[in-house]
Amino acid sequence: MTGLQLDQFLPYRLSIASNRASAAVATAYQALFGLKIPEWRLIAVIAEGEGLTQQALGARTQMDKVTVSRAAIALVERGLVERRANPADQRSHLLTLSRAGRALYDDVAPKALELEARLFASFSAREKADFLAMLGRIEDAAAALDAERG
Amino acid sequence: MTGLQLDQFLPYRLSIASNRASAAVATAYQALFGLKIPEWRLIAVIAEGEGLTQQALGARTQMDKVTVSRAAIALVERGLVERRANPADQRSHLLTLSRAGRALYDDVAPKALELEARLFASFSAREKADFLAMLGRIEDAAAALDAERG
DNA sequence: GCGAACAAGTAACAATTGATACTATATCAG
DNA sequence: CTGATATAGTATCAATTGTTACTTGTTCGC
Repeated sequence: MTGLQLDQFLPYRLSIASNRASAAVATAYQALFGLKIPEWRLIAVIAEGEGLTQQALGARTQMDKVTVSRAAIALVERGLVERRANPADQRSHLLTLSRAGRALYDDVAPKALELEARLFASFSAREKADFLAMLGRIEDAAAALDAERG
Repeated sequence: MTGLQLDQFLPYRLSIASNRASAAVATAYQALFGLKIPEWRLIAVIAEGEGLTQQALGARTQMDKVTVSRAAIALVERGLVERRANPADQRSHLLTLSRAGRALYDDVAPKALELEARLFASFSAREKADFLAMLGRIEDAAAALDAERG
């Protein structure tokens, strides 16, 4: 008896909860709008600040540049996002929402908030804020572990 | 302005935190013991209750039976886990830790707890308990959403 | 200006994970 | 019993995501 019970083990439980929540969210976006999570994230960030490069989007969404690239290509192909030349740098482009993309965003955003509300229905505002703060602390600690490499 | 800020959006933040924590944990197990997460989970559960079927292990670890199968095969090949016939059912086998598997577990468990301690170093015991409980509520809510299918 | 080092983005590849199909054994109705 | 249905486990296949390599354009020392 070592005191290690898997379902008391926080990294394990964090993973389970996150996987289930992600699956629920991903299924909903896919069914309602045909969007994958990376695509939805790009739309959300572009909607907040138009004219970003993929590089900036990657930093903002914490996604790999490859993932951003794939999502951007899919969104451009669907006509939801447009690319303009970046006058400051010919290697990159500035991404903006098309009219259709903006319309989709206006549909998606409320649904996203509703989904969040249902996942966290039992949480008070205070608990939600605490939970967010705790997640931030975990992110920081994990980054510190990464940084030290062992 | 819709009130949807990505980094205030709980499912997103949950996913980021979980991914980072999982990456840190997975890297450590791989480097220290050559174990992947599913393999480590099986060892942990078998150590607590010897003589389980893969079916039982799947239920206990929340992993797909395919994932369990792969992990079990890898562990048997490495000589960490042994299969005995199940007298009650010829289709399944009972998995137990070999001497080497037990020895490895005795090494891994303290490291796992240490890793958890570092990820949650800034958490009080009270906060950890609250956090665990919140994760449980999220799991339940996600399962409920799944169940209703929309 | 010119060549070396560097950054944006994409493509080609590899690793992980889940979904489906299959095999062997069990169970159960009649 | 015997055939229909279900379950344990594995193999095969598809989808997702990260890694590495490459192309094009930029920057900077000289």
